[in-house]
Amino acid sequence: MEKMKRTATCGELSKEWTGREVTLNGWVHRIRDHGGIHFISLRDRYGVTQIVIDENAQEALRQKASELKREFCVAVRGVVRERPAEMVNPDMSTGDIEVQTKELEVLSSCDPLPFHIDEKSDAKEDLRLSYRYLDLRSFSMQRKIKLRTDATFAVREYLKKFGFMEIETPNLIKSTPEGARDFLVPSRIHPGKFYALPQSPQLFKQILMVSGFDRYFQIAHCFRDEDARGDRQLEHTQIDMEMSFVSKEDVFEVVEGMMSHVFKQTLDVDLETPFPRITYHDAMNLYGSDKPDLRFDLAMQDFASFAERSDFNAFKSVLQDGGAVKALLAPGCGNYSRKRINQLEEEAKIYGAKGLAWMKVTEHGLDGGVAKFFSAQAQEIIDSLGAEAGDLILAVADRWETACTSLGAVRSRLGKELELATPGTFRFAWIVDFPLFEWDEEDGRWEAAHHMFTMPQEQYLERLEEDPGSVKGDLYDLVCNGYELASGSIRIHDPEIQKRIFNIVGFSEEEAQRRFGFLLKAFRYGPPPHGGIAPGLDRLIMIMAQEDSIKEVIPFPKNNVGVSPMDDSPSLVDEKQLKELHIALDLPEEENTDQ
RNA sequence: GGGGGCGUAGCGAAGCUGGUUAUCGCGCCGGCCUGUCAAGCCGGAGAUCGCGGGUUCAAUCCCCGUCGCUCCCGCCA
Repeated sequence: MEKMKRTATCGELSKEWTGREVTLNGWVHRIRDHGGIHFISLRDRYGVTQIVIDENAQEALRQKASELKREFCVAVRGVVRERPAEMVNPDMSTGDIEVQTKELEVLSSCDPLPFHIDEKSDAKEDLRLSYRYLDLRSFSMQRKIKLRTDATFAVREYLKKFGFMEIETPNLIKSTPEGARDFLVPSRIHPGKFYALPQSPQLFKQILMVSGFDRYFQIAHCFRDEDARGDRQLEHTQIDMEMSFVSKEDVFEVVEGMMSHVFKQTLDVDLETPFPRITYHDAMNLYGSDKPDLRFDLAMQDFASFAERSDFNAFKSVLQDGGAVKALLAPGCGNYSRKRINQLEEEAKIYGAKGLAWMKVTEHGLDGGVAKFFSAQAQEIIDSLGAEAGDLILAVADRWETACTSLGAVRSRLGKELELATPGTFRFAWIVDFPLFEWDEEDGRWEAAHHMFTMPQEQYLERLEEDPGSVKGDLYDLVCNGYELASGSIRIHDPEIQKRIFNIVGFSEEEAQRRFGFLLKAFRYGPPPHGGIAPGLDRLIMIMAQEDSIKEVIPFPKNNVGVSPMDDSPSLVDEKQLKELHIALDLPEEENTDQ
């Protein structure tokens, strides 16, 4: 290798190199064999350079060239020469030169490929994951991984500049079962006991605040044993942050600055700051989501006042039961077929709506669907919604939350169908004033909407116990283009308030001590007021790369059922390993023989 | 736990209301070819139509079951 070590990359050669001898190392991207002359596109992660072996080459070299196959790893020594004007390839950054080969060495050969390594692979995801090393060779994947390292670097650069310390926290920690299901790791030294992998470094970063590291961050791996989604993996990466002596505005400022820096450095995009703030209630009410896609407006409107004056009993009875009626104006969709409207209705039903009412706006008023129930108010409705002939009005009546989310799903779908979002745009917003507690129907109790260490907003402190449902927390999400990008809060540092929260969610003193005792103990030693946030790195990169699955920006992701097709994890382990851990399997019968 | 979609050659797809040698593009193999850059031209190999069962004279197609993947609901403090 010494002799054939590269002196240039496949992306950097240009006319200025003309006449110089270079050695290139890379992979055979394409071969164009004309019999008498061979062209080889040699690829490395910096680019592609055309290698020529022509009639002047020695027979042995020509023979060697004719034996090359795609994706052989090779070294080439040759002279850079300018291409004749008519041979220049303007689509290639190195298109005005080529390398005339003097020596060619095959460093390793390559089996026939399972799929094409092209700009964008056409193989199915599962196959790509099985051969992830090949998939990652494509320029499109290389670009995304590069974006990821660049963005991560920009994060570190920014936070370092503002005095944040990058501190590692352990991956083997105590299981604190609340929230997501923990991944457990058995302890060999302590039979019957388990570590958990962190769902986030939450408790440790708060303890770091007690320790006085008043600005902390970590690019942290987090593990949650829940079902995966396009934007959710068993294992993901957070930009975990925590700060002392701050209010939420301070957190917002840091994150806005950080996002601006990252987008500028990597995409050369200027973000507008400060990001808009939207209350949870408004987000739900207007967009039917706590993570609205704000690249388009298409806001929902309240339809209750029309519903209650109509003859439409389906709507009126919902209102009498304290529900809500929401309407959405779908511009230019008045020509939608019954089938298409049904598809929208199905979308709404997934989120619990019982139906989707519709009527078309015509030059003469409202028509079709439920229009006949609203004929007396037709003009008023048209004016109020700002409707025009050719539009479609859609409405859902249900519990407020169901009405909002189901019609919100219709809104999202219309946004996609009508291509309302301009590609390459990024619309950030802070969602604020989340309720602190949620009522758990199943267990019949209040539970923390975020986590139990979230500070209630000050004005609610007095009636915490009286009306938990009305209490808003010092809680915030950062959303972008319809994704939740970050979630955070100001934490409780007052043991008295903490006790009251535990009390409301039905946590006994003993239970709190057993689970979080170490944190509560630390909080007896002068904890500073503090708060933080944790932007999801995978989702951030996904949005920046304009992908719609985080699997596209994670080097080695799991598939949707938690399997890594490349290394075939999870897998069975040796009896001996289990024995050492004092673990006996108790599998359902059929799965015993499963591999 | 539930719903939608998909499974046909190495890859991506087509295959009508069931009908005889299952089609196309890419790749692969062989040949030709001195300027290509998604090279071209000629020839060739390659398919238990995911798997099991059923209906039928006949199943890639219809039915039942099952496995795998994918998107979503639930779940994800």
